[in-house]
Amino acid sequence: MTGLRAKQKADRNRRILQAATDLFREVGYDSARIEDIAERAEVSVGTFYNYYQNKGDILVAAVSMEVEEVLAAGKTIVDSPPDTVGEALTALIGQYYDHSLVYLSKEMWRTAMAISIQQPESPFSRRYTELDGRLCDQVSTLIAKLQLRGAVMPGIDAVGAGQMFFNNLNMMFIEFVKDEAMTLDTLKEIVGRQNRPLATLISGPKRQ
Amino acid sequence: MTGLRAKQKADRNRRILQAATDLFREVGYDSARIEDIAERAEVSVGTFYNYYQNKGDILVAAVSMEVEEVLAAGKTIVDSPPDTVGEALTALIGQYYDHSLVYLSKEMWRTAMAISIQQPESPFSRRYTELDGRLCDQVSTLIAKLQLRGAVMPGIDAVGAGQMFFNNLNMMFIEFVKDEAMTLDTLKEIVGRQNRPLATLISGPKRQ
DNA sequence: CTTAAAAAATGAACTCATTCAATCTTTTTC
DNA sequence: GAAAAAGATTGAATGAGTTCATTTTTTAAG
Repeated sequence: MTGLRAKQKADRNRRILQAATDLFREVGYDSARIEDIAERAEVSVGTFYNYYQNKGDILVAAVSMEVEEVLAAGKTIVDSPPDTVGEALTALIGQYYDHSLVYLSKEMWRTAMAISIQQPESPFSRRYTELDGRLCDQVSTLIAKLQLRGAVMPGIDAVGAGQMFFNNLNMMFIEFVKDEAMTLDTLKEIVGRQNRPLATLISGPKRQ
Repeated sequence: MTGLRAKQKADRNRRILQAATDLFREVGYDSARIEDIAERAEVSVGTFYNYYQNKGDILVAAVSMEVEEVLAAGKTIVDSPPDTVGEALTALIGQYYDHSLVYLSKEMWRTAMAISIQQPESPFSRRYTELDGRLCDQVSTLIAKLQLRGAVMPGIDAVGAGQMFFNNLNMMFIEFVKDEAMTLDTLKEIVGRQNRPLATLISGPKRQ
């Protein structure tokens, strides 16, 4: 009743995910063969496909874990943000970017993004999109919070502005992972410049 | 001397690109096999690979042609834009979006975008990125032009603001092609709302 | 015109992601 | 506790993209 079967299933699932994540980090996504992942997880190739629809799904699963952590880290900033829009955005976005390469390589990000675009109906792609939505909401929430505090002019559409900030930081993150040579500092600098007009203007005339 | 060889090469290249574009439209990207493309172009599979590094490259080549047309269409608007920032942006972005599905399906866009992210070093991916850059410049140019006219406040960073508008419209276009159910009208509506805060604020106090 | 060198075309062979019919394991039924 | 049903595992087979040694075609040299 307790489920030997359920236990085995959870265990296999964990082993497969761990094996895949390790291999991706070690040899990169493309060079990691399903056969190798299966062997390391001590299951057959067929079993791999009982747990994940395809090779990409398991990468997006790894990305999901990472984004969950980013969201948690972002929450601490949204809960008690700096006083100005510029500082608050810099803090939140910096948090996002700094966390992005802890577990995943640029190559893994590229692949995950590519999959989420190419197969939008797959379960894990839906999940990726959902996580993106939560990140976007977090930015909007930050703007709305600053608006309540008076750091953002009343009458501004906090949601629309937040979405714009998010879409911008997200698009620039794509540029970042596409360019192996680009550093995190460069990325932050560019996004900072792009955000400045909107960040300054929604703050109103009081503060610069 | 004139080059029988060069002539044949150009001819084969044209045939391959045409065959691929036709097939993609007829049966979709995934179902179009290299063997079929090669057969229709009257070359061998190996020859296909002498002209294009992989299956994705040829799709990005097709997309490139499309974007060139979009750029040309956008130029007419940038050359003589409407008076206000809001109207000008709506016109330019509407032009972009309306043109996007004339030759390419959402599926083809998804695949092309996925490739350009996943294999950023391939020649045609570089080309795609370059075209994106030119589109971005076009938006910045529009803002700069309006600024000269006095429709945008002096002191605003036209390039930064333009990049933000572009990144936003580009990101939302990705959302659009990911969702088969989303219509062009819905897309325009959402982007309009997102752009409004920045568009209104950079216009200055004179006009709303 | 002949021959050597360079460039390009070719398609069979290879790699890997993915599938599926057969087999094995766990759970349920009586 | 034996037998049937349900649920999972398995790995050989499949199929499509890609490679590469060989052959063919074009150009350059003598």
